[in-house]
Amino acid sequence: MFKNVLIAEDHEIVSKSLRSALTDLGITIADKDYVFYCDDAFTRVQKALRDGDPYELIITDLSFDEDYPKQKIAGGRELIKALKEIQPDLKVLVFSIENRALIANTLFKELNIDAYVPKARHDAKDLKLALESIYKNKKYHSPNLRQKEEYLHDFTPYDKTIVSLILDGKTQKEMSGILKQKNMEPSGLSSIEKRINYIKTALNISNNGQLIAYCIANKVI
Amino acid sequence: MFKNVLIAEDHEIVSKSLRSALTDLGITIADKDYVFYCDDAFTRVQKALRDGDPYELIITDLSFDEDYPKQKIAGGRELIKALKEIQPDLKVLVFSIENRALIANTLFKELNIDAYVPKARHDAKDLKLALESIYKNKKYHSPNLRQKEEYLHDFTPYDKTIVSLILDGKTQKEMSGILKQKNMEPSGLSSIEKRINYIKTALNISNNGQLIAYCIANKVI
DNA sequence: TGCATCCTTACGGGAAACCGTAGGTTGGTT
DNA sequence: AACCAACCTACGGTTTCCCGTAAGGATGCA
Repeated sequence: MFKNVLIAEDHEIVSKSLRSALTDLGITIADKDYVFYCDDAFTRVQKALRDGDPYELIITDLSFDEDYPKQKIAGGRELIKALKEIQPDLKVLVFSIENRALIANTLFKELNIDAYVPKARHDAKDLKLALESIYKNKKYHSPNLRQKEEYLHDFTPYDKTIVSLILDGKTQKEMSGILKQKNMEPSGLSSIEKRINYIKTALNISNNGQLIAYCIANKVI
Repeated sequence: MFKNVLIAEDHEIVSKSLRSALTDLGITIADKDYVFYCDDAFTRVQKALRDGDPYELIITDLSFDEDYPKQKIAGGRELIKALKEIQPDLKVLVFSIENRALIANTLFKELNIDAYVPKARHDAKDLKLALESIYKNKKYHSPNLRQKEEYLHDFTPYDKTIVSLILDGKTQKEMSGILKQKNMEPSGLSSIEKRINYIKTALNISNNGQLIAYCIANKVI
């Protein structure tokens, strides 16, 4: 089983419980092996790497509460991205309250994580299975993820930009100018109109309010 | 210190940790004293009451994941309300990921809870303080609540109806008709226009998308 | 009763969004 | 070179939204 594991989790209660769960599995978690801030996690990994005793696995949450002094790395996503740059072979297990399959899949795809376990009713058992899987170099998708939701529309980066601009309170005409500035194509007012209309049709909704609600609910932005 | 405490928390990891934290404080948590479903919590309290050995305190989460078979009591709010009806003197400590002061205050006001502790960096210590406070019959507001946010605008039931209608994709003209049907005043198209505009000005935003985003972020609807 | 104030509503002009059409560009095929 | 398909964009008409003005109604007070 793993020897060097780091836990990045800002909720004390959860962190504590994770430690005892890992101890039960025969993994020793020293005081230096759990942190409450992303920045600390990064530092620890960096140091372990330099000391020639790198971590094999990090277990991390996705959302971290803000705190002062302001942290450089704000959340789990950014942390994983940063870690993969300095230690590409570091395994990553994400342990988060978020239980939408889509979110998890994105992480597997974009950040190449190794396991995703949602905090849920039987997460202790789930966690155990995940650890065993990734120890054998196998990815682990928790069965507790809410699979059903299917995307009616795949938001492209272009779409996301448009939605963000709506959120900024821009008019379509203003968007056209902004997209031209950014050299994003297409930037014609007409194209923007049509794209928004296309998305709404795909999602079967009729106004911007619903569009925003949908995007927020599905963490599109 | 408390003798009879019930824990309602659907995340196994958190539940486990809560138990050990309470044990550390000298509170015994038997297997019958923690549950993963609201319905079970209600049953336990009911039974304990009937057996003449009622609980003194319940520690409960707010949001519970859905599960099958479908539960009658869906969340912490409903649970607390139901419990207060059968045992008004039962003390309630809410332990939730939600850290907005406004949400907590509403619970103190409307459901007369005794303590609110957000899951956060130092929640173990926070929990301890809370338990000590309510044991002395004192309400406990966690200092970790995000206090700053002040409402720029208080959404009246009328406002909420309008926002809901926007979310339903209705036009303002349709809203006028619907409000007339519901006998809600004012129902004139002009009044609706002005109200929406007033809210937007108050929130310093310029389109419906932002309005919806604000309402979702602040759980107005 | 008369007057002031507040609220609701109707109306109208202008801006933005919606929607179809048609012209233009690009890139690939024959 | 001719053709075609896919895409972007400009344009115009309609609807919806935005916003100011003003008329009508209710209330309170002198």
